[in-house]
Amino acid sequence: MITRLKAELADLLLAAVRRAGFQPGLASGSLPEIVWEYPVDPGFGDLSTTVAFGLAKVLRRKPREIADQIAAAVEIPRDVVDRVEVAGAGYLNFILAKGFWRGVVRQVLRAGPAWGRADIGNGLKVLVEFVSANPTGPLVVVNARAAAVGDAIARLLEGVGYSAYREYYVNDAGNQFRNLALAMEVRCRQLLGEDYPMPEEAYPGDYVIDMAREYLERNGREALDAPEPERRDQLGRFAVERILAGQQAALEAYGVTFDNWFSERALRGRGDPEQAIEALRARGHLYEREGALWFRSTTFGDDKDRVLVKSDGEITYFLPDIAYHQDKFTRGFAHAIDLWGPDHHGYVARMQAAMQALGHPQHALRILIVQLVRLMRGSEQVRMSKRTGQFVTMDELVGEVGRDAARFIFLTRRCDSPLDFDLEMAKAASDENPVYYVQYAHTRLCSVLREAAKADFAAPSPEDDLGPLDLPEEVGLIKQLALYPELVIGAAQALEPHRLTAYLHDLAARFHGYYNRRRIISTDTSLTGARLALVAACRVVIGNALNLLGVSAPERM
RNA sequence: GCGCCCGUAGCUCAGAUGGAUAGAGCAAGGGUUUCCUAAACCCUGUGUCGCAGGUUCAAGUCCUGUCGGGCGCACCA
Repeated sequence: MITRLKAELADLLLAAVRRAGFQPGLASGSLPEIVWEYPVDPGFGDLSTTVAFGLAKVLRRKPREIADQIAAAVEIPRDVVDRVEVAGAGYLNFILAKGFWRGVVRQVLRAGPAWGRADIGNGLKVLVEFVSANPTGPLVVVNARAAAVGDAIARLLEGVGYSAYREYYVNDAGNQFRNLALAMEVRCRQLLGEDYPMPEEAYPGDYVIDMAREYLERNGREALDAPEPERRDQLGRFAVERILAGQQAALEAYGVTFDNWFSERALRGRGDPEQAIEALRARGHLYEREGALWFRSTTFGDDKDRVLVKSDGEITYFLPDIAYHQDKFTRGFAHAIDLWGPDHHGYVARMQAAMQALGHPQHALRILIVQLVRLMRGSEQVRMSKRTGQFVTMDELVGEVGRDAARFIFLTRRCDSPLDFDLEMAKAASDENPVYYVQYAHTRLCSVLREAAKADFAAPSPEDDLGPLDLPEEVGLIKQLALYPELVIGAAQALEPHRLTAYLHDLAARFHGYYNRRRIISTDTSLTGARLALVAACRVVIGNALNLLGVSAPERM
């Protein structure tokens, strides 16, 4: 509703500009664009614009004078705008009527869970691919971060009207797979007492031993006597299946469910990589050199051209990846969003080049880099090393700090910024913990409403008389609630869920302060009724926002 | 060497479209509970926004250069 108000006021301002006779002085008689901002200082009003500065430049007059003239000429809707002031060097500050803010409370109560929802997505299908860890071991801490971010982005997109689809790409083919299968075979043979050294490229983790044992128990040793390609294949598939089941269980315990686990093996089996080659060839983006087949990615801004088929006839990893991304679009997704680890940073340009080469718009594929997580215990870093097999798994992390804390903390930073995750803080049931700070605000809001019901106050409703809401801090709270829908849209467009955690913290802080200073339930029934409506509205927004992050909003703690 | 990202308070980081005095959390110290959950609140400080130029009425934000840190630069995955 504030968006509509801004548009309305912009029209009135432009009319004023015209009436004040500025238009003839403007190039081609065009009117300026009205840009609104929300002043931090309440003394500068509720909405502010700097049009006068822009006009000053073209008209070669002082911005202050221009602002004065516009202010004098503008016809303001009295029911919504209390007054317009010119301040500073030429700001036009609008002070909105209290009634406008009270109307926001009504709107929030009326909308409930729908407050902050939008339909800018028009139902377009968006595929969000995230986590996609190699099926060679359990998920680790950084995967938990990717899972939190990816799921929150999907939720955000759903919140603004896209149809989001969560997908996990399973690298069950290629070298990673071969190395896993190799490790399985070696472990099986070792378990059977054969003297078999562990090759360099095989996976050393202990969990492979467990899987090998299980495999032998089920299938017996004969399975190892099968001829080479089948033997490894069978071992590898067994291991992948087991590992994926474990990853899936970890993700579900974390509250993340994928719509699809996309198999690279299946993709290769269908011949998609070959089709990708044909598609690129048909568009003239391939050439042969020194026995290899190259993709001219430099056409689309990549540093150098890339090999798709090596001179020995083997395909590179890049090719099935192109085929996979192409498949996303042929499946009807309008947009694809990838979350990659920092080690894949260098692939961004070439993948985007490939999609452009296949005729997709430049922004059809968006790739985000999820930076690493440094686990801390207080001020000490928890050392991890893949080589020695010492790493903290996602299960361990979630088991130790809980899923709400983990998810929320992962969402407090932009995803391309490295994150220090302090286990002590994440576990603390105290004021150091940002998660509980916000959740506790929600709990408090619920608690107040419960108490009010006990004291026989009617449940808050949009029809309540909100006149008594007059305090600056009450208006401040309402303003925050009013901004929420715009915030959600901005966060969704920028794919930045961390804006929501920051917002939540701010809203929670305002409420905690209000709660401590003011009595909500009192003997003044009309005041109580109005404040309860505000409380109910705050609860709606905090609940909605937490929901968008995939963090629970407890009624009791 | 080339490309990308980052450099904001003691630490970890926010700062939407350039706008009015740059914000949180943590850490440190002090205070608040006859009353709706103290997992809360209130008070007390710090900043040449890496540096230097430039664009602009206005730059933490945009441009160029520079220094420092991270990452990427395979006919690997």
